[in-house]
Amino acid sequence: MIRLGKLTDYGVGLMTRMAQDGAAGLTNARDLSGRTGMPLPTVSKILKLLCQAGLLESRRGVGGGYALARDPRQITLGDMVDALEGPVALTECVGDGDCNCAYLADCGLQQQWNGINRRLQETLNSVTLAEMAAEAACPSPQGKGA
Amino acid sequence: MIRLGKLTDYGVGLMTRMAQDGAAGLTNARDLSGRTGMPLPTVSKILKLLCQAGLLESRRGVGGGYALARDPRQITLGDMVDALEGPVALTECVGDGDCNCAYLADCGLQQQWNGINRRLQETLNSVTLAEMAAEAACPSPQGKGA
DNA sequence: CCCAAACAGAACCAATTGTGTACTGTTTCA
DNA sequence: TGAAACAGTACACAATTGGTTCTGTTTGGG
Repeated sequence: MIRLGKLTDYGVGLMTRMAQDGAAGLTNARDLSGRTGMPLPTVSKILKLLCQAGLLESRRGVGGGYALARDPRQITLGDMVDALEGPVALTECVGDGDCNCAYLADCGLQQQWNGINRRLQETLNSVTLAEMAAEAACPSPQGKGA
Repeated sequence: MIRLGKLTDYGVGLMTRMAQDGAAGLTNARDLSGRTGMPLPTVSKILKLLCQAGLLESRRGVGGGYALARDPRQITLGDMVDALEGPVALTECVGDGDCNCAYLADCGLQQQWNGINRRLQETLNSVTLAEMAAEAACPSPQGKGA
């Protein structure tokens, strides 16, 4: 099915929301939880991961919260997926120098998988958070349906 | 992590092997199991799925087996992934006209997800089984390592 | 000085999914 | 008629993921 995890989906939604609010705004997890309907612990978990990846900056203590660490134009979908799912790796072959497939030892497909994997990464990196947020703000000039 | 299922990985390996054997060859599951080391039931399962998707043709009874249904140049990686994993759908938003996200109702990201999803599909469809098999045959002119 | 707000981190449980196996048909040929 | 081989279903086990809870740690205010 090649599906992203739900946390990733949610995370992108949260980031988009933050980008729309304005990059400078400091938002806390509870506020985002209230606005989106997601459970607070889940929001916390996601924001924490994004922060560890350097996409968000946090401020602790009373009045603290999270803010985008960079301009939305400098944050790509690939960055977010990477932060929430780990590095893209379509198969076990990808990445290392060795093909550790359980069967079909030395399957010979490593090069191809690596190439496909890289193209996938490029696709994800070519979309910025700013673009996501901008288009999301005006979904469709002719209505959201067809 | 964005990883393909193992069955998909195996399936592509099996198809590649069959393509290298020559498109006309009729191979049975037991033979492929023996040559690759995969358990027979697993091989059977994979071949069946590929057959149902129309990528392989089967012949039952004594002397039966599987053969590629089309020329390897007419079979894409996208076809195989589709057969073994179902349609590519990065998020729940993808595909339908409605955004059924649990939270962030009407997240507004549907268009973007659909676009990214399509580009991913195009990437997978741009690689043919013939290419996979050809390059796999001569892994690397300068040795497989670095 | 103490308390509350808010992030940080770890551990944990439940549920879903994926993997692999087994069993029972059904078709074909000798 | 029997054996070879695919077809279909069902199932058990394992791994991953999703989501929660609890316990720190930092910060600001009364």
